[in-house]
Amino acid sequence: MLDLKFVRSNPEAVREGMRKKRVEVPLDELLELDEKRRSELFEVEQLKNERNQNSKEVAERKKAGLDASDLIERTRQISKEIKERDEEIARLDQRIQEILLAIPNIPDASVPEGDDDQDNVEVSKWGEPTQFDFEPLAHWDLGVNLDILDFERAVKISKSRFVVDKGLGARLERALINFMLDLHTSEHGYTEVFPPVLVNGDSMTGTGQLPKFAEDMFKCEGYDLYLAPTAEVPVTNLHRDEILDPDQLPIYYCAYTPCFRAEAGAAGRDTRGLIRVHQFNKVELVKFVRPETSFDELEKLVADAEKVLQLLELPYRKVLICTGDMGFSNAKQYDLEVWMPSYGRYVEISSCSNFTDYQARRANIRFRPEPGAKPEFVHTLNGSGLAVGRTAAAVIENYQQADGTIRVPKVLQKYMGTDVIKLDRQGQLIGI
RNA sequence: GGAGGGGUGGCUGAGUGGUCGAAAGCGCUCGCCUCGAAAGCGAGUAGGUGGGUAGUCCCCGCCUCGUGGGUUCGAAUCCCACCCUCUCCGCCA
Repeated sequence: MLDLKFVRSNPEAVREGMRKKRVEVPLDELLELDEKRRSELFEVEQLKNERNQNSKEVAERKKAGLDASDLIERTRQISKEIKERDEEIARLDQRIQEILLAIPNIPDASVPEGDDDQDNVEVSKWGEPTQFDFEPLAHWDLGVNLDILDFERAVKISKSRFVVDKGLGARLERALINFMLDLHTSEHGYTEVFPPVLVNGDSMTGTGQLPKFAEDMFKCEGYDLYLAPTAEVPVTNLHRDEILDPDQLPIYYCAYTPCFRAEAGAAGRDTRGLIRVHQFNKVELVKFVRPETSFDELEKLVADAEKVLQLLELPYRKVLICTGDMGFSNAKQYDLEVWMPSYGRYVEISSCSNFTDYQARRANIRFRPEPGAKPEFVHTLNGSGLAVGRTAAAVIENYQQADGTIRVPKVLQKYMGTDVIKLDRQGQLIGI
């Protein structure tokens, strides 16, 4: 969330940020409530001071063997009033928090202003869209033909928007996960973590999913536990309510987890294939850094994610997301989009963001710049490195051959144990 | 799931109704000492928040001893609920 003190002293900057992000927030109400809360607080604190002084005097009188009953009676009344006014302040606090939690992060000045994805800016492009001298198939057809993806049975055991990976399809998924983790841990300096994927409400609030986006995720009935929509949630919350040692910074984590999304508002969109499913795998990159370095760290993080696509030799482009299209908690966001032949366009495969101190304030993650200095909020960043299901789809489609088989990218061959995915004459997968 | 013990500052740990945001030790910071270092000596060292101020220095107040309620003039201390943790028993991949 934003710093209330910042909002108080820079309301116009906040208003401008909200306008750029194309959201409406009750800023005037917030400022009014804040003003009211502070004056109430001042008054009740004076009463508390009086109560505390009186209590001390009671102790002194009793010690001296004097009567204190008049003072006790008076203080009893003060305590009663304190209780009532504390309740009023608690109500104000609650409403202030509610509004504050619903205010998104302010976009960085370097972010282009725009309404939606039409206004995003292509920053760079790697490779060219794959050319075929035959009619290419979509991954949902190729995968079913090769018996490596099974959508029908997934519907039976769960519902629509689920998939079963089978044979070399399952192995491709596992190969991609291992390849990505190996790359980020051994080449890019990330520490691997394997966190819980059931996370509590505090964690969801810490990274900004709650309270505003409750309908986007799955909740466990009867528990304060949610299926994490991304490893960003458990991994960022690793350091919730901590004061980090500055020598630790920057901290780089990468994590493979399954991710779960309700896709409530996406009915009818991307209904086929692996692009939009309720459960998918992802390797996530998360950073905790000193504030002054966070925008440089974002560039490095994006480069780390790009490296995956380059090594897989998949054509992609890098897009700077405009103010109206970026995420709720982000100050700056790049998306990587991979060429997807079935869509005839580039499709998002990674989203990399600098959250500045927005998540750190919500999750109370700080560091002490110098011994004895006041703690400051760190900056947090994260990005997909990459979404595994969509990567598998991109591999299947971009590496398909005229005979319906799929070449295996060079870097995956040692993980796959084969250089091609195909069926033998009996319709069995071969090459394992 | 059952029985019992316990959650105090960066760490260890004392504190069972008032003078306790909290002894002592460790750690850390600064100073003295030293050619330098160690040892020793001295001082300092929780977080949040409101106000004095335009201010991260300073001054005053308020809140916080797992969390939330309650009793009381007054709660780290007493009562209730919940969370976490340790030991034993049961169950279990």
